[in-house]
Amino acid sequence: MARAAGVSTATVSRAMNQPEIVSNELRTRIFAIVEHLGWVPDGAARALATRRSGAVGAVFPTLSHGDFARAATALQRELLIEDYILLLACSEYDPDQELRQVRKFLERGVDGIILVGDAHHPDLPILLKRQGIPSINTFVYDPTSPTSSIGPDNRKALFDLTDYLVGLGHTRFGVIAQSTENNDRVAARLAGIRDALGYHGLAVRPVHWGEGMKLSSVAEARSIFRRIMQASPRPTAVLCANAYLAIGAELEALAMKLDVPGDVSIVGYDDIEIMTEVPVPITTVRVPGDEIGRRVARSILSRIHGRMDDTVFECEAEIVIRASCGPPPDRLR
Amino acid sequence: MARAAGVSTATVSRAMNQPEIVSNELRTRIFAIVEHLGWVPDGAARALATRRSGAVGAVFPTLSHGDFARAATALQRELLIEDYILLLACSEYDPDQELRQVRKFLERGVDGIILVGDAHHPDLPILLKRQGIPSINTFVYDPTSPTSSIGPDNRKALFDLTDYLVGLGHTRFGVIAQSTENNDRVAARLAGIRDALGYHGLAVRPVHWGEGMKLSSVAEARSIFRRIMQASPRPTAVLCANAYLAIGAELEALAMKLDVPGDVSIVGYDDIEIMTEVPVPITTVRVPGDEIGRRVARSILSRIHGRMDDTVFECEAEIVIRASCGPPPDRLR
DNA sequence: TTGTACGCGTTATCAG
DNA sequence: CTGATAACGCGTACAA
Repeated sequence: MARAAGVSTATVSRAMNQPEIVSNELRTRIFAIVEHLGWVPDGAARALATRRSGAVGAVFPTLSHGDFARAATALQRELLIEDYILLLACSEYDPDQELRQVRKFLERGVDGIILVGDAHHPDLPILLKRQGIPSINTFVYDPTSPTSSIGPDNRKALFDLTDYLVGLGHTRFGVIAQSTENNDRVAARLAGIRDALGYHGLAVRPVHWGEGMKLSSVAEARSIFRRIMQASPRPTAVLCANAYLAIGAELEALAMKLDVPGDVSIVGYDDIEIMTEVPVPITTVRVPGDEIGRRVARSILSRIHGRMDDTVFECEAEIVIRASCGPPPDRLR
Repeated sequence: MARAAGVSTATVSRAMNQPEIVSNELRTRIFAIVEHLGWVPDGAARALATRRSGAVGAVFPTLSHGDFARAATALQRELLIEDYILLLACSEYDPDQELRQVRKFLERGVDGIILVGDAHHPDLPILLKRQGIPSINTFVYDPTSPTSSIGPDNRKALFDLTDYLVGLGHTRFGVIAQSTENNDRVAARLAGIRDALGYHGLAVRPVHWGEGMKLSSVAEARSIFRRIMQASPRPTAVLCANAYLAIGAELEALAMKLDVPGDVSIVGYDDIEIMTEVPVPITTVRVPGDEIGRRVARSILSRIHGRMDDTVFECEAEIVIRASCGPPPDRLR
């Protein structure tokens, strides 16, 4: 207790929070003593008195995913500037677990909640509403949702990407995607593909459609790619719902002695370093994870501070054209 | 206030924490009311009264790294079982930032601290000692350190791996490593290489040594690999201090039309999925990130609960032999 | 400018 | 088994 050392009690509080309103002499003395016995204010007591914890909670489906990791890092860094701390948890793509984690966060008295995606456990919005805690859905963009969201428009991104491939002359498309169960982002991407093809009177044949994996795995992508390419006729372009699936598709294509993009064009989603380092750099959609993290931090903070910041921000999802795409082989025959 | 609703105050506390010691009637009534107005206990108040926050803090150098992400996930999951929560922060390989983050955690009243590595800011151990907070160094194994540590023996792992290559007949070695600045794990790996070679009267020539990058980047590894292989004579085996560096080395080797392992053997550290999916699967050291996370959780919890668990656990760092290694070409000439 | 005294929501300690 | 009541450590009007 720094109080015992000095000769005050509330003054210490003032010295720590508003040093300027304390006399020079006392301030220096207090600081000296604080330094001397390594005193740190008790956050719990402060939270109790202030009614604010200075923490925001984020529940991500996973951390083993470059974009989420980057977003978490940026988020944490940005929160730290305003002396807020990040509580991080993983739902492992399970809505029940997500709900439990959020509940834990609320017990911990977080001042705000960050979620990924638009689809949550039905009780979750109710819970948040009742507690009056601000929340933001990230990695999605949905102006129609009552919750504020910050992220790319997944549907539009793949709509545009698909449209680009159609423009190159492709008519037969393959799709490799992880399971859309509890993953509205991937579902939106697939919808984008369907919509873009439908617009041109095209559709993905069932035999060219590979879906159902829970996680994104290079190995699974390889086997699915191989299966899809055994169909006859085979697709001339394969759309992959994330980066590792695209890597797997290309590696398998090369192993099958197929030329990329001569025999088959390949595109992915998410821009991680290896996308440019594989033998044929892969066309993909770049999602600015850092930017999402930063914007989310600012938005949640301003809402915590009472400013009605109903941000629904659409992050640029830039299509990065690389060597893995070209006109279909049919055109050359 | 559930109190106003029912007719008690401390009984609510008991009903929540030890339901069995409360009469059936009251218990059900209390639960009903709690459910009805969606009441959640205030963590700050509880922490203040209990003198325990129910949180442990972890400061990792980065999250964009498979092993750390996995360890964090396992750690968090395991802590949750005992109703503890994980506070996660990134130091970005900066000791000052690490110290600041730890300080923040202590203000937040964490019950334990998890760090990565053995080398920290000089003030850090003092701070922890003074606060009497249990801490664990992870991803390292050092029985001589006063702090308990859980992880692989980085030095031994690369000693053994190097020894294996020597056993295959190699005598000229290349090394590709990120900067060892503030990264004692990598430093230990390099020491392992030096020691193993020295044991056989060998050493890495300066021109075969590529070091200095801050982060592990596939692209940088490629350029360093290319430079190293331009030396004459060139190495017949290249040791990479992490997975992405090894990936880069192999991709560049293949781009240079070198045969792996015919012309050059390549080994890495860390076993991520792509290590088996590149054209030539890469020999590496498998670090069980999940296991580290789990063990760390258990150890820190038992120390928080007062059990003197001075764990210094050495995790198995298994050498996974794959196709990227073989005898040196000299042997065949 | 500084000190006093109360409240924040729980848990722990005693009586009853 | 249950109800008062005193901490827990800090912020904060209010008084000095």
